[in-house]
Amino acid sequence: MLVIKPGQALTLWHRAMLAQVRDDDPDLTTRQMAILLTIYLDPPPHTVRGLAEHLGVTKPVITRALDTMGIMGFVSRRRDERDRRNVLIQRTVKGSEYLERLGLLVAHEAETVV
Amino acid sequence: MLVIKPGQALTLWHRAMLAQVRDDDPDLTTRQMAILLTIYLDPPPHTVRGLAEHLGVTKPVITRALDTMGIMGFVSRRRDERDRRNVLIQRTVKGSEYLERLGLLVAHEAETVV
DNA sequence: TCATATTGTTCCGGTAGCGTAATTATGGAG
DNA sequence: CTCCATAATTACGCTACCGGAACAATATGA
Repeated sequence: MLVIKPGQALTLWHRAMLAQVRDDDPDLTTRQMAILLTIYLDPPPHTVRGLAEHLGVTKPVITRALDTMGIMGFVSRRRDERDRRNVLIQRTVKGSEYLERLGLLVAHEAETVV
Repeated sequence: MLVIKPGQALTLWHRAMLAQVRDDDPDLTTRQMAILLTIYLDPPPHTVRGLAEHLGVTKPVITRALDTMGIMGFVSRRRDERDRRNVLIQRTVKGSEYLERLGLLVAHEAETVV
């Protein structure tokens, strides 16, 4: 349980956003970030349909985001052999490292929020 | 001073992103959000050039973001009468309310992060 | 006054995401 | 075997953002 005041939350948000903008890597969209975090934090299996329902968006939104993040190396896809209509979305080392850095960044910035 | 572990930070980030995606309002880009928060949290005056340097982006990026967020009603612009080359970026009631909700949302979600 | 610097904006071609509607591949019920 | 349901993708026209270059307005200093 974390105790954060609204003003502190905004300051933390601000610093995290600034860090994202300032580094050279291309920014993920809000949707892409929500998808990525769901894949890494919620228990598998993850499918296009499941993610679409979870986020309240259409399936093409998920497909496109997976395309982009697949090129970035943050996720990979595999056919479900038990029901070959499904695609199982999988984590990657690179994606894990990316989110690990993000978590460390936010946690670190939090230390100096007044 | 906040004490947040990296895993907690990711969970908090995840929930905040999900909330942004699920609501019907159009998502701000990372850059737009960084600009908006800078305008509201850092002391004025704010100029295009100043914001561009602060974020490490080009001036057209700022101009475009201000256009979009101006249409949304989150910021307004005014000529600096002392040096009419400058444009002073100003806060609005609507923008304040938007960020207030964001701060409350993040703070509220934090309460239940384990 | 007039050349030069500074500020913000606009223009350009290109890229990426959007929503909706088709399309492909697979599974399952009769 | 056939028909229908389901999963994911692709197609299409559109909008928004991108970087870089050109631009107009204003200030400054010789």
